Parts: sequence; C-alpha cells; structure tokens
Amino acid sequence: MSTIHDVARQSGVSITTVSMVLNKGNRPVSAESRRRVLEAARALNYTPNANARALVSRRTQAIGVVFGTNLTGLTITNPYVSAVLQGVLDAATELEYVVSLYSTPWRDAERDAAAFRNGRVDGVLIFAPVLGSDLVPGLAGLGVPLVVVSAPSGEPGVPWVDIDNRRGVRLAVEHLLALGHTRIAHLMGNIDQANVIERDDAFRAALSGAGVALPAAYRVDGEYNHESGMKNAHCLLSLPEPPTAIFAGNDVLALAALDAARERGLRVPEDLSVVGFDDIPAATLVNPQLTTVRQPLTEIGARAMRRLVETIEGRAPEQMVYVLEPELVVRGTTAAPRPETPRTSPSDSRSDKRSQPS
Amino acid sequence: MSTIHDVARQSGVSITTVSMVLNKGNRPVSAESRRRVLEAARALNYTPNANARALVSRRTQAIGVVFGTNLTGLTITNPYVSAVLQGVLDAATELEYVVSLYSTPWRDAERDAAAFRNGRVDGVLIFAPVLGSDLVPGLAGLGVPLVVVSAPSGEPGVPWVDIDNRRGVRLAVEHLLALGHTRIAHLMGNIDQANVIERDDAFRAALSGAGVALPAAYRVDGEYNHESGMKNAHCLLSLPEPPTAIFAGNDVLALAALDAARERGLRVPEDLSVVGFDDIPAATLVNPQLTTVRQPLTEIGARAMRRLVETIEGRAPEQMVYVLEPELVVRGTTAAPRPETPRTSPSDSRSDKRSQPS
DNA sequence: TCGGCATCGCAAAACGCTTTGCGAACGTCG
DNA sequence: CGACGTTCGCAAAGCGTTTTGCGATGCCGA
Repeated sequence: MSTIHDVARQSGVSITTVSMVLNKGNRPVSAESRRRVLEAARALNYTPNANARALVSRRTQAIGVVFGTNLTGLTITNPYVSAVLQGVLDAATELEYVVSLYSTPWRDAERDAAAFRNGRVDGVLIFAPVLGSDLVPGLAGLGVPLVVVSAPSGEPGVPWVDIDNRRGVRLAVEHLLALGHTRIAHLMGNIDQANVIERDDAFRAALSGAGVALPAAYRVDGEYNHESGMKNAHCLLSLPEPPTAIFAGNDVLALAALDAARERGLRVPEDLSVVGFDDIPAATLVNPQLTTVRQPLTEIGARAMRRLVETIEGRAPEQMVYVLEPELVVRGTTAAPRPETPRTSPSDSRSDKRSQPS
Repeated sequence: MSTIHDVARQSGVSITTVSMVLNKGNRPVSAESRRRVLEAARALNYTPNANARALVSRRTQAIGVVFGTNLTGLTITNPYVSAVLQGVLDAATELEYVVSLYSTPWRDAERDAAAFRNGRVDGVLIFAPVLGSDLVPGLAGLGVPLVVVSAPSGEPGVPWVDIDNRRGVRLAVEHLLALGHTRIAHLMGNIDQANVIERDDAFRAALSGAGVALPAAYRVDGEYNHESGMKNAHCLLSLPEPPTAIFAGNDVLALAALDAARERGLRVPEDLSVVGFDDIPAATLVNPQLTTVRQPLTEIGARAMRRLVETIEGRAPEQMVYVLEPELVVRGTTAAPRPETPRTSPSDSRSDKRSQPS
C-alpha cells in the first residue's frame, strides 16, 4: 500500500507539494509539478490513509447513528426506521459521508458515551430517543455535533427533525369524524416515546374539540410491534361497547388491528374502520389497503443528515427545529360506521351515556 | 478532550505505562502504578483516540457493508436486506465492531475501491453482488478481508454465506406437486442475481423430475420489487392456459402476485396457489398468510459477520462456504387446485372474500 | 561484596498525513 | 545595481497512539 512519501519520491517533489496538489491546498504549485504528482499518484494507485488524515485534520467524513430505544421492533428491521435510514444514506452518499451504525443498546452515558468521544465520527444522528434516557444530554455533553430524528431533542442546542404529529392525528381523526364515527379508539405505542404522548394528546384534543366522548378504555398503550397491537386490539374489540374505528399509533399496530378484526370475524371497513400512521410499504400490501397518515420518511432522514453536516462543517443555520408535514392517505380501511343500532343520533353526543370521563 | 499524555502526567508515570495498563500489554506494571493510572484515566474521563490507535495498530474494529446491486428494491428498505443486516448488527455488537454502511452505488473497481483501501475498515461484507460485476474481484485485489452474503463469492479465497437455494425450491415445488398442481409458473427476479438463476434451474429440474410439463411462458423474469411482480403476475394469469400455482422468487413478488390475483377476482388459494421465498415479516400480515420458504435471515448475517471477524483476527477456519438450510412454512396461500373444469371464460369473476376464522 | 536476574519504567521511533515557517529562485522597479 | 515582491518548494512540527530498546532499581545467591 503506497503512501504519500512514495508519491513524492516518484514524482520528484516533497510530500508537502503532493498534499497541496491532492487536497487543493492554499499554496501555489506549478503546472508541471501538479502534473507529475497526479501521474505518480495514479500510477501507484495511491489512496490517502483515512486514519492518518483524521488524526491531524480531526475530521473523518463519517457520522454515527445510534438507536434511542432498545425496545423490540425499533431497530433496523422496523420499516419506519429503515425508510428514514434510507433517507440518511441517500444524503450521505451525496455529501460523501460514511454512515456507521452503533448497534450496542444504550444503557447510560457513563459507559456508552465513550464510543463517540474517540474521534471516529464527526457527528451523531440519534434515532427516536426514549423519554427519560440520558442519551441526548449525555452525547451533547461530549460536544459532538448532534441531530435528533423522530423526536424533540429536549436540549436547547440540539436540532431535531420530525413531523407535525398533532396535525397528522388531526387529519386522521377528522377523517373518521367526517365519516360519522363517534366511537373512536386509540391504539398506542409505548408511552416512553415522545410521539406517543403527543399523538395521544392530539387525539384527545381532537375528540373533545368535536364534542365526542372518549371512554378511558378506548386508549390503550403497548409497544410498536405486532404482538402488542394484536393483543390490545382484541382488548378494544371485546369491550361491551367496542369502538367503530381504531386510530393506530403506527402502521404496524394498524396492521395488527386488521388481523385482530379478521380473527374476530369483523369486516374492514364495514364493521370497523382503521387508520394507521407512517405509510410504510406494507400498508399497500394488505387488502383492503390501509388508510394512513403518511410521513415523508426518507425526507426526514435526508433532512437530518444534511443538518448534521451543516453543523459539522460550520455553516449551521439558525434553525433548530424541522417539523415536516404529514398527509392523510385515504385507502380502503375506512368507511362510514354501520348505521347506529337503536338509541342515539350521531349529532347528539351528549346522549352517549357512558360514565367514563377521561 | 484528554490524551494519554494527560493521564500519564496526572498519574506520574510515562505514557508507555499508561498504554500497558489500559491495553493489558505484555509488560509487567506494578500494582501501585496500575491503580494510579486507572484512577487518573477515570478522573480525566479519558478515551483513547480511535484514529491514532488505528494509525499505528492498523486495526479499526470497524467493518464495511457494501450493497452489490444498485437495482431498486435491494437496499436497506428491502425487508430481506434489513433482516440480514440485523443479524450482522447483532453479531457486531457482540464482537464489539462498528458497522459502516457504504451506500454509494458500486460502478467499477477503478473508481469505487478507493473507499476501502484507506484503512478505515478492517473488512468488508458484500451484500448480494450481481453477476458480472467486478465488485468481488475488485475488493479481493485490495487484500481486504471479505465475506459475501447471499450469493456465491466466485473467488477462491473469499468465503460466502447463503442458503441452499435448490433445496428451498424443491421444498416449494414438491409441496405444490403434492397438492396436485401440474400448471406451476415461476415468477422470477432479475437474472443478474445468482440466486435467481439457481432457483430457476432447480425449479425446472424439480418439474422435469416429476414429469410435469413447463411451458416457456410459465417462466418470467423481472425484478425483485412489487411493480415488476404485479406486471409479470398479470402476464401469467392472462395466459390462455394460466397456471394454477405460482412459485415466486421471493416474498415481495409473491405478495405482488396475491395483489394481481385479487385484481383479477381470483381467490387464493382456491383459484390460485402462491408460494413465496424468504419469509419476511410482511408474509404474515396478508390474508391469507403466505406459504413460503423460510430463510434464516438474521442467522445468515450473523454467520457472515462472525466469519469476517475470524479472518480479520487471523483465526480463520478452513471453511469457505456456509450453506444454511431453508424450511418450508405452509400457511394459507396454497391448496389443491380446482378440479379440472371445461374451458370456461372468466365469467365467474365474483370475488367474495370472506373472513375466515382462524 | 558483587554479578546476575527479575521487575519496572522511560525515551524514542514509528504510523501517514496536514500545515506552518522559511528560504531559494526569479523577476521587476526605482 | 540593489531592494523588493512573487512564485514555488522543502523541512519540520505536530496529531495521539503502540511498541521496542534499554536503563534503572532492587533482590537473590555466591
């Protein structure tokens, strides 16, 4: 493996000159020297050693990705995560950065931060940190450039990228309300995720804003995976007065709800409407296709990556918060509820005589 | 950020001693010095600089992953790829390696190999290289430790990990034959993938071994993505004598075939049987659930990662080829074909899909 | 008392690069 | 003709480690 010295020797100049030529340095180099250097470099198949370069320049052209949760279903195989990561990779290719995955689950800053203060990466992208973890503050304390993806950073100096969760929820709930649903349940993920809390807040606000009652039993939290979704959807559907529509915190849960409905012999959307969140690829693989709130997944990743590099390269903009817009995609899992059996007129929400204040 | 010199100064010893203590070096160090070094290191929150260390030790504890195809649908969002990568990450965590993703699409060794000869990674995992690419030989020429995943390496010294594709195909085809199918089609991926060729060979062998005729039109190649699968499945189903069963080259194609069948008003499995390959998570999200050939996806990734590290760390075993066993998972998309009916026009296209209790 | 042998620790030489300080060569102008 | 820029190039000082060669110290038996 040839070094810069080999190139210098072969082209008859000093290593300084080689470096100046190859890195477009700030010193003038004669055309002749330049030519000879380039020729020698190519003849020797010279590639600068990245470690030596990083050692002196303090830049590696690499960023790290760390996953904020060690819960099942939120790593690379999660379709949400992999789509966002795809956006990160696309931007990384364009910006000529390498992406390093730190798969060791985060326990605490004391023990796990070391991996990021050794100069191996120029910055870190934090995926979906859970509430109460010292991940963000711990890394922020290191002085490494940071960007948080899919959650607020919670630190003043740390930018973050996510969508407008409240808006997304509102789109979904208004769609269901417009169809005439008044018994709408929320199938939630794990409440250690900021977005779960936020979506639930927005969910309750949307219903109460419309004057629709929300029994406590209509809100069930669990995890963002299929098993949890199945279990909790069954809980919802076996209530004495089951919901006519389920708003699921993400598509994985929504698909699980479809399965649960099928197991109970309920037809979707005739007997039950389901709305998901994310619009992962699998949303169009099921039949009927899933009505869902689309997140611009790859765009989230690409935006985060670009913002991180802006910080790294010292041309950071003022902006610290990037809230992208979700979009409702109406497909086949939502419809008007079955005409109400006896009792109430949908306009009179008061007549719903359930005793559960939320 | 503190250096080894700071630790040496603070603990009153030389940097050699610090290094010996921290790296369990081969020189004896008195208990007292050891104690002082460890104390100072922790007090200063010292982390060795990975670049300096890599520069001298020529080891980075990082491996690279490069994707062998730039075709759509075979990057990180592909469920097959992400599941295998999950296995890689699991093993990497355990072995204390970092995984770097090289997302720049490979064009040719001349231009793209440079990224791997700069000492940044200790080895490279090559995912599903396409036939005829100079990816494997190009990297092999660099002398970097290599392992190929999901395809034969094609180079004598380069180990590879994949499943027994022929066996997998045989399991699928024999299952269909046993059900009584004799009109079986093969919905293939792109023939620049070794496994596509191999599966097709095995497919033809299995049919001819059973004395079953295989019209040329029953074999269609395309790409491993949903659009291609839809299009080609429609081609198959609109043949004058359409197949009663489709063996799809992977689950994504199989799910596309299910969609195509639905669009034509065909019921699965009554009117058409479908078998997939891979057993990706989405296989159980559809209704009926997909009968498929399961690959041990994470195991493939973990095995490849471990083998790569064995090469890197110089304790490489003889074994160059790891062929794991696939397994047939019979679910709901396969059944006996309809009893042969007289030539009938597709007048009976009434698709009544009803939920079946599980 | 003294050589011999562990035991411990230090200085210094890499590793391959970037970048600064400085000097040589070669004009050009007063 | 001498002073002064300009243009080029080199030597050398790091960057933060690992690792080798060697010297100092103490302890043992002879």
